[in-house]
Amino acid sequence: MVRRGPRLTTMTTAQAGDWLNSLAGGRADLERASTAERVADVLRSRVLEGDLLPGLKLSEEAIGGALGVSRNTLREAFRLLTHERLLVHEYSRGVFVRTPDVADVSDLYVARRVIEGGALHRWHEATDEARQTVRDAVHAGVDAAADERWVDVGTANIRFHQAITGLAGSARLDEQVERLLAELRLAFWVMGDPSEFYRDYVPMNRDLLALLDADRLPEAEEALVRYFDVAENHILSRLRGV
Amino acid sequence: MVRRGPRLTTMTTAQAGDWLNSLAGGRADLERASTAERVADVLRSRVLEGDLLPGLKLSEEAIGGALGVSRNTLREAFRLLTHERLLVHEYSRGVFVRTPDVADVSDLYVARRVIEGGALHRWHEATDEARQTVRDAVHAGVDAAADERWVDVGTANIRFHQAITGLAGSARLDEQVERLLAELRLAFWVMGDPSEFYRDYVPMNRDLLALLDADRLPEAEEALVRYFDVAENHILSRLRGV
DNA sequence: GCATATTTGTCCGTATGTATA
DNA sequence: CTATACATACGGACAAATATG
Repeated sequence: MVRRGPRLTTMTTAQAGDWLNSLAGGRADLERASTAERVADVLRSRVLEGDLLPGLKLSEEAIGGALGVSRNTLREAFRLLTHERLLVHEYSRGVFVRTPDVADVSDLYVARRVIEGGALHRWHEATDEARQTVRDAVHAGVDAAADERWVDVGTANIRFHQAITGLAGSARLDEQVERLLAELRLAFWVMGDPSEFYRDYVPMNRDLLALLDADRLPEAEEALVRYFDVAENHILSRLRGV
Repeated sequence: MVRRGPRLTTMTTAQAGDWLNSLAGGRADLERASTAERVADVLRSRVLEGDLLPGLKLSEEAIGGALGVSRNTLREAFRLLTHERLLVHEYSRGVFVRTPDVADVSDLYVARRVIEGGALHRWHEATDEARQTVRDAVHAGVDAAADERWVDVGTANIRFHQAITGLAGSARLDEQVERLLAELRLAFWVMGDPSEFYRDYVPMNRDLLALLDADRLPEAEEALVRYFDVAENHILSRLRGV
């Protein structure tokens, strides 16, 4: 229950622990995550933020040395992220940041259509809280777009789709969509700067919400289908074009 | 590319390798899976077949010794299965076969309603092949029920729901549903012998297929919803009752 | 409540196999 | 083809946490 003070086992171990604890943010004391999971958290952020671009090879020795953890621990972290499809593991060649291709993006959008569509279908069965979360995300996007804060627009768009998934009220579904969206962020880094990418979707989200609040669920579902068609084509054309 | 003859490194290593290769079936030469993945395959089967029941603690030393792999490799396998929610990892206490509770089962059924419902909704967009797979699964269940082969009835029911998911044509969705169904099998072992559990669902699946082939998709979707309600209550009552 | 035994968490060294320059 | 670099996997070590008597 502790893991509080510095563990004075050996120099290297103690230093590595401190360094990792600082990276884990302020929640170090509350975290019971293993070293491997904290390493995975660090690497996941680096990949999703675009610091580690698709195709990059992650050398066990280099990364392990930089993070001050042993290769065994690092391999556990690699395995976690490979399972999340953020890294690929080539036998005897090492691990690389995944490079999603056209087929991956199409598959991701099929999965999103099914899950988010199925979740939206439960709009009337959802809790008031879950419905309000959808509204909040849409409004956050509209406000951010008005101020041309494009990063926030992107964040709000992701929150919007997570909120739609949240209508179903299943933790597993939420997690699965989070994975799908994380994988999609990889595809964004393949095609370059995604800063203004989400701009066109703000009015679509707003219109979709208006349909929901007007109690026109079937039309809202059609609007969601249209959104996916537009977004998928948008990404695919840029993936193929560049 | 080889991994053919016995590796004469040390006695224990060579024996362990052979033992695991034999367990991998005849595909040993074609398989590029790591040792950890093969160990995970073995343990996954044991858990899903009910040889390792929920709540059981998996000792690193005991399992590692029995399978002839090192603790490090075994821990990688544990990590994989924990990610699949088949095992739980309690810090400094070890890994255990997961014991799904009532909340887990409810969550699983919400997720299944969304995903399978969303996939069924795409019946008309699916390929002929995917639709035929659904029909085949239903017929296999009907035949098995006629012969009172209850294990086969259960297998066919699972195949039926995987086939419905397959209508969407997304590999990611297929994998996610496979995970959900595997987790559900854990719940079955909590409540005891699942041999005749699926019997009542055979006519429901048959009726659902009849609606699909009669081009009455909305009614088929309602039938699927009813199936989930019945099945969830069936499991939950037995989970609570025992 | 305490002392001890067991088990886990983490790291390191090393032998072997594989891919690539 | 050889040499080099690196991944795979094992075994051992020790601290920390937990379980046991």
